Amino acid sequence: MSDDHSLELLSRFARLISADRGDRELQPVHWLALGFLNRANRYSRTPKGLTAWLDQTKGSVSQTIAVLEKKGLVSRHSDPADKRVVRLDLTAAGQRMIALGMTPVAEQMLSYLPKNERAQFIQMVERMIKNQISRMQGRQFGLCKDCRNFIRGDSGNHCQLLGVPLQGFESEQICIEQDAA
Amino acid sequence: MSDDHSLELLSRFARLISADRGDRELQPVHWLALGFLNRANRYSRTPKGLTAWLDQTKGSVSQTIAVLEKKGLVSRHSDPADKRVVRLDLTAAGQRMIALGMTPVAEQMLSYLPKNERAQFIQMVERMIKNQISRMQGRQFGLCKDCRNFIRGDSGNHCQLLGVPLQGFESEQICIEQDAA
DNA sequence: TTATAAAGTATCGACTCGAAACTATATCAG
DNA sequence: CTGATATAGTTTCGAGTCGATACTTTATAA
Repeated sequence: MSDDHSLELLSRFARLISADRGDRELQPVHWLALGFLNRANRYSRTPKGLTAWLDQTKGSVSQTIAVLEKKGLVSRHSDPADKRVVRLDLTAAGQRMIALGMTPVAEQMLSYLPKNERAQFIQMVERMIKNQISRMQGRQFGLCKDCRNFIRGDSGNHCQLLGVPLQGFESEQICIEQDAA
Repeated sequence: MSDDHSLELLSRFARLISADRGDRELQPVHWLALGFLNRANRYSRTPKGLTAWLDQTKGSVSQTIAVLEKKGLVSRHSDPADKRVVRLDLTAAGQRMIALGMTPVAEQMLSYLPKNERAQFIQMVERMIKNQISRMQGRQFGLCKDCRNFIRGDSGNHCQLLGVPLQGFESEQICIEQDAA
């Protein structure tokens, strides 16, 4: 038991951010989901990917997606290659929603730090998340380009794991298969 | 709109911590409430204090307290001086619960940082929280001893705002009236 | 070909939370 | 001193999240 009040501060901090409902048209978890769908690559934009990212059961994720679909922010398409999997995409409305600014509190929080500290802060956050995920034996996540399976080529990059070519912007996206180099 | 994925990381970090149910006998908000009651001074341990700390409506707080009372973790006493206010205290069972370790994930998260970084991290968190609270026009909170109304005396300290003497340990407690020096 | 695994969906109950209405006590203005 | 207003808290209600469980469909392995 630590005797200082670090834990209280951290818990309160987390609550302030994660209870944020933005414009309250959307629930916190929906903003998280939209954020993920906005930054994840096509292989990760599935209910399974969201399940890992949100740390919810697949049943809950299914409901989350249903809400977003009903609101017209996300579209679902069955994958022709594997008919079990559902591919998710932000609709134009979903993209507009994201662009409006998704998580006011999180954004404001960071804005209170001077720029150099902000980078340092996020770096620490990232380290903690990764440690925690590996402790929970979950998926690591990471940017495509930082993956062991990312092969940079003269005529374009490709993913060795999935054996597919990658477009330029894709190397900056989040991948749930990522295996840190 | 920031183009990096700081916001996703921060949101996810916050969610990991604040969705933590510990041993799942208690809800996240209950751990937060217990933590507050464990560290706040007697004048702050009221439904009102909790309302500010948890950033909930008073109605919700009332329910939160009811749950904790039913579980025998918190006791309620009407204040004789002002019969509108209810004083809250952790019961022995509540203290035991806290001592068992309240927020595994938050604790683990911090443990992934080397000691010196940890202090720095918490300092940044504190700065962000305070800025955010003042933006939301909420109460600032802070340690009793860091308050403008804290008067250190030879025969003991006292609070100028409330006009009461303070015991030694009280100067280290959280106060919702705190006015940073 | 059959068994098992994987990806999702549907349903149910427990729980949180905010809004609104309400009670009781305190304070303030004249 | 009295009526108006403010403050602290409770109650009730409805909307919504979420996990557990059972289920369906499609892939893969034996």
